Amino acid sequence: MVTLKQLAKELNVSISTVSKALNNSEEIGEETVKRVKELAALYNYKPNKVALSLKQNKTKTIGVIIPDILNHFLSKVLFSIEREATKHGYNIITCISNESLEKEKESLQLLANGSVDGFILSVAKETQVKNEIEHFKNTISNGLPIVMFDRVAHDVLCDKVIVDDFEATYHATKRMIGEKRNKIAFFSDIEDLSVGKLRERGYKKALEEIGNQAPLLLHLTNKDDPQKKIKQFFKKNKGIDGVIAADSSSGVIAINTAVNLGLKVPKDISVIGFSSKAVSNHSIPKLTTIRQHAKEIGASATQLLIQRMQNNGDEDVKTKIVKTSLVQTKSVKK
Amino acid sequence: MVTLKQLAKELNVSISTVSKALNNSEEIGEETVKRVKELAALYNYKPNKVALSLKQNKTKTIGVIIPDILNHFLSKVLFSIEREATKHGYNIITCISNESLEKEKESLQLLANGSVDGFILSVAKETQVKNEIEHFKNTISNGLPIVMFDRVAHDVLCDKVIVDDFEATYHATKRMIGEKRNKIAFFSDIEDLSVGKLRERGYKKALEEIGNQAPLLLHLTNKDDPQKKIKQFFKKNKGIDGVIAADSSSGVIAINTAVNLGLKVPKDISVIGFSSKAVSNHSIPKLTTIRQHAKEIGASATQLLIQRMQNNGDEDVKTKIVKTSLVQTKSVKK
DNA sequence: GTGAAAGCGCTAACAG
DNA sequence: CTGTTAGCGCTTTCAC
Repeated sequence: MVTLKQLAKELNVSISTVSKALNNSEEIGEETVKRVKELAALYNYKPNKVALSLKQNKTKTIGVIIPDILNHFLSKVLFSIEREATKHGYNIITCISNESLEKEKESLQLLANGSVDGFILSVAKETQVKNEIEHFKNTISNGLPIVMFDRVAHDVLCDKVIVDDFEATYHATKRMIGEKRNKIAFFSDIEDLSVGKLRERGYKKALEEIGNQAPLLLHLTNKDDPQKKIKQFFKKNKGIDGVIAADSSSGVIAINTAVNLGLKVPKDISVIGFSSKAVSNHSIPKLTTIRQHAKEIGASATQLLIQRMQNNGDEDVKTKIVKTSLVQTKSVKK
Repeated sequence: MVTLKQLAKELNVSISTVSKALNNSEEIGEETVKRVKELAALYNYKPNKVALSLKQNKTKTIGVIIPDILNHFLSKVLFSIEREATKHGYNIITCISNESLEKEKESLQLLANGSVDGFILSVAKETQVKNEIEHFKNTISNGLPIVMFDRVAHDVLCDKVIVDDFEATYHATKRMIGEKRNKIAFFSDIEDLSVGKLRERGYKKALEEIGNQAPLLLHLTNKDDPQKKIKQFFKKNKGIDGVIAADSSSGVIAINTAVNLGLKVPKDISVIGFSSKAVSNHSIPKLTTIRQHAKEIGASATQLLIQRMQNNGDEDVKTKIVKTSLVQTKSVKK
């Protein structure tokens, strides 16, 4: 990489002249500016990012900590963060906590050494289960702002972007009740997560309101064979005529299993899940899905963080709620 | 963030003494080392990463450029790169080219200003279609090594990690021929990619060898409704008794569609696809899959890059082939 | 108009 | 054993 020094030497001018010329300072003579710029272009000069960061005490880099990159929703948010960040001239350093508290702490620690100007993160499962928040608080009091999305730690004072999970399943369940479904089940492999709990609560609330249906829950773990579990569940609980799926996979598996068992969808059973468009194609009929608008979530989180960094953090914390929407297919009745 | 300067001041010693003490230099007195370390621990001192990078002229950061983060395989590789990098004390800066040549060039440019010590990337679709490689060559001649994985530009001299795509579909097709399948189709939504072409070639080669089956291709685009297209294809081409799917979705859709049309799997038709474990659950029976060992690919790529960076790049370029393996389920005959 | 010098935080060669 | 100094690449204030 070419440096100012080298350019200066070759042009027989001082380093500061070159610097100023390249930064369009009014101080430098037209002719000199031209000579400097030409040589810089020739050598494809780029100001060294590291030196700039050191000088200006900011890196224009955002640390992003994601619990699970294989989760379609989370990686979609990551995509959107990257896009928005790039748009504003920021890079992102990605760490994957893999749902582990330890790794989350490490990542936070590791990047809090001047590598990044702030963080966007979604809280790891283990962190939520153990309800640890010290590491977040420390980071913030160290001057590094955090924006949390989706899975948030409510007791940490920072900007947040969340989904209306409760409302989403509440309305989905109500919708099925409106279809005169009498035995609506709830499938979830995320019962430990804050969002999983909210979704379950929305479902339960809707059932409570009508009063004549007991909740019917199936909790899956990632050790289970989901097809097997779901099939067993259908067999054990005869007459299920509705399924709300809190995660991205069990909705399509529910439809496929129902069909396999000879049920007609949506005549005999309705299914709604939290999947993406791609996954909704994995059943016939396609799965009716609750869309979380990952794109908007990522963009909002990024904007909130950049705003806060530019205002030196003195601002009230905000929580933005991104509303879900229901994309209806033939897996529910009209 | 605390700096050496502040510690030095508070301890009434020089900056270099503090630095040496913290770096366990033999030069410094036991007592001083202790005092310094205690204060450093108290203030949670961390050497400023940016200053270190500037001083040592390396950032311990790897730039990763991924064409599509929603692609399960690619994000799995990303996961594995992050893991391996972290293990060796490297961070990763992620850019998503979104299959665009322009964005790929930009990312390369943007990070070639001292932000990273090298790159790991998979080539964008547009880049492969237009067969552009100048930007890669420039980067490398600028002293920044590149390791390519999966989708590689063969004409660029650099380390590569690839999958035996040709072999994989060749053997999968042969396997179906062994099942006495007489009308084996090939589904793909990645015909433009180098790997898509190789997979198609493997399929065709196997058919050629037996000589009595013409290739039967269905090319999907992301504008298509894959369910509709596949259903139409089945109806138009009666008697399809085998499907090889080159992408991650069309395999499960093929099974679901076949079942929907009244076929028995695997009695009437066999299906093999390039999916992940999670997606293979989205059909009944589960999809037989060709696994690409994303984990190993990411780890190998990272190791190759780190090795090259440590040897200052003077080494012959290597190409590592990671063999796929077939995970067999009931979507094919025993 | 141009250049010298200081300083961002750190390491390391050299001096004492 | 400890301190001084230079320098990584850059911006910016202040002299000339």
